[in-house]
Amino acid sequence: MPAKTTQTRDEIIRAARAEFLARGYEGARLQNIADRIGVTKAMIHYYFNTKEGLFEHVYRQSVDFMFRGLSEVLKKDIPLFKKIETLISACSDKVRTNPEVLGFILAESNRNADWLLPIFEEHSSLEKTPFAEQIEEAASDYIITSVDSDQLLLNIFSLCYYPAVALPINRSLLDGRDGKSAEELVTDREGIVLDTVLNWLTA
Amino acid sequence: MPAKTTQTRDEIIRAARAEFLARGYEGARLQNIADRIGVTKAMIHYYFNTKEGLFEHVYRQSVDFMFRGLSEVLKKDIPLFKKIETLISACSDKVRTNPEVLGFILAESNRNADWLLPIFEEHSSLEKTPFAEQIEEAASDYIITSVDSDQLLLNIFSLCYYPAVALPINRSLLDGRDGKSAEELVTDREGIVLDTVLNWLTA
DNA sequence: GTCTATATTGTGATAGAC
DNA sequence: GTCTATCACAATATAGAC
Repeated sequence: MPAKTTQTRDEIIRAARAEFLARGYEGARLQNIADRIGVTKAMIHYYFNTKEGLFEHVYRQSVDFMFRGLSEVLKKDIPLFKKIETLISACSDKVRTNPEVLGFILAESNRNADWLLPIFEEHSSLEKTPFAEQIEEAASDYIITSVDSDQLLLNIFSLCYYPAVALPINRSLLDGRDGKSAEELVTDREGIVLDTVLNWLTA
Repeated sequence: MPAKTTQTRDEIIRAARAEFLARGYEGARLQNIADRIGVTKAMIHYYFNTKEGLFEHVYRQSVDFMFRGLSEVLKKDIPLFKKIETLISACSDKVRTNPEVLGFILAESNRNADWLLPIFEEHSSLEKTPFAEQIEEAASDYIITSVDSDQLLLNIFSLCYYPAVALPINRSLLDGRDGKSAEELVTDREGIVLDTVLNWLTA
């Protein structure tokens, strides 16, 4: 495609992402998206026929971004503790660089729109088996205590992701005038998460 | 108020909660709420003047439910480990009995509706100081390692709350045909959360 | 490819009978 | 207190000129 052709389309996508992430599918307005980049609504229908079509594009990008690379980490041929560290680092990076994406995905997943589930599944497969085997092996070698690998993953995701997802409510809940802000709490968490997870495994 | 008077009103609230929790403020339809209990939209406007008014009622209830009692636990005069156990138990109970409420609150908080923040703050204050002092004391007595009490709270909330909030996406991510379902993973987590947190403190 | 103008449908809200 | 009928408007979508 020629450069000029894709420019407006790309701008629409960028603007749509901002609007959808901020207000969700139902709350987003095509007029707002058009206004953000100074074109008319008609342009949106020209490039993407429907609101749903435009949303689907943004949603795909978001799910893809959120889970891209995680399976590769789980499959990697490296020592267990190193793998866990890499995984935590990858997850932390995602929410640090784009804190709003996961909240967007979760909000849209809670709303039961049947057409979203297939799209999600298409972009989000996690190949857990190699990791599960590695966990079992380490447990039988008494390197770690015996744990359910799904629960371990859930612990990691929880510790990495929740602070970002809950940022707006944590601003009210955890902000004291003396302590750090909710934002600051999130920034320096990677080490804490690693500590928490590893101490659990080696108890 | 006479019993008969409040009945329809209560039914509306119940139906509205179901609709709002499932679809969010923007996605909810007054028509659907009315249909759920076999009355007309006019009744909703009779009891609550606007959609916003009805929503506010449901939102208040939800925030109140989610944070009710937590400050009391943090202030309680009991040993630190017992207090942590009680807190985890309280948080776990909330998401076990009403798994959709927190996701609802988070989704609505991400959408930046300015009129929601004051309502949230009105119902959600956490009195952290007594807990923070208890943490510091235990650390200076070498009972636990020195940790930021906000980060400890964040760890607890993360481990208790994230699995519930992410339930819809975990159904796709963590369900293998061999292992437990995402729902089952959540059910038996209370012990794991306690273990994880305590091991971190006593590393 | 971009615009203006208009069609079409949804939905929140009101008026008024019973 | 509950209903029917209707308003008013907002938002998606389309038609057609340039």
